[in-house]
Amino acid sequence: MEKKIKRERNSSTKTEIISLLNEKKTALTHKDFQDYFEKSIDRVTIYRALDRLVEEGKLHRIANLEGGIQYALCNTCSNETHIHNHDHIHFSCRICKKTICLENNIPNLNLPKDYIIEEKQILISGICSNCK
Amino acid sequence: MEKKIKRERNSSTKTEIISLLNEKKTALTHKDFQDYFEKSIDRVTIYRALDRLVEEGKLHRIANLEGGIQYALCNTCSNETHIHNHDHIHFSCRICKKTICLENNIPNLNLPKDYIIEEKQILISGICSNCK
DNA sequence: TATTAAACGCAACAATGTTGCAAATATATA
DNA sequence: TATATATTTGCAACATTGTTGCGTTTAATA
Repeated sequence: MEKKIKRERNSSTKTEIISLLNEKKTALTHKDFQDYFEKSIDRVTIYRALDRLVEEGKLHRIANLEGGIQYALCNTCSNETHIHNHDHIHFSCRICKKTICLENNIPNLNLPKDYIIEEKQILISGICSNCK
Repeated sequence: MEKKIKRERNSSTKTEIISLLNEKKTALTHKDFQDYFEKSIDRVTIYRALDRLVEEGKLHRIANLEGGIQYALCNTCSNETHIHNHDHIHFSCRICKKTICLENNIPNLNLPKDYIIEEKQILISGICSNCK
């Protein structure tokens, strides 16, 4: 399984995705993007652009308990290596459904020594300060 | 929004789901159950039985980054209140795709005071001791 | 054993995600 | 600036996953 080397390129879809995420300040699902871009960008194009942005280390994926994926900006990741190192915590509000990145770092979890740890995800759910 | 009171009942589907989980000792997806039960249990019946088992506090749901849900036995949850209190960590192996519950408790995360915390999920991914 | 409500299978539907291909576009370089 | 090349795009078709309605079967209880 050789890694296909692809030269990344600017595209209007990627630009629009990033600027929407900057504006909304929350993680968004594919459906959120689809609803927002309506007829202007094709469904398939959004899927592919999101995949590319994750590969390029510009977005990361957050799994939610509804069986969906949310996409959030990578601010703390290494863009050079394209390895996602998200040493922070996600919070998802049950009321407004918004998911945000908290700045808290992940504490030492004291995991078994015989496992190789590659990624840690922490998702806290509850009610955010706006919805209390 | 009134809670519909449903008297829970034994059923062969629920029994088979629980015993398969006990046997496999890993969390399983709907597709895993579907493949295993093949023609013997209907797809829809599996969906509904899994939902009921979660409601009854016998299973809990784990979100994975492929956008899927895995179901795992609740050993530490309160079966009386049906409130899921999973103060433990899930580990998902990138090679064998198995997800297990580690016994480690979740340490204090030092979260913002103005958020109401209802649930904490920690998913560690990497390589398990068998696949090294 | 009869009654009642939960669980079931089936069919149809809805939502979500994937693949192939021809056309359009961005970038490197001639 | 013009040309070559590979990426990105839209469309159509397909595949997978999840949901709803309904008549029948089954488990629990009187």
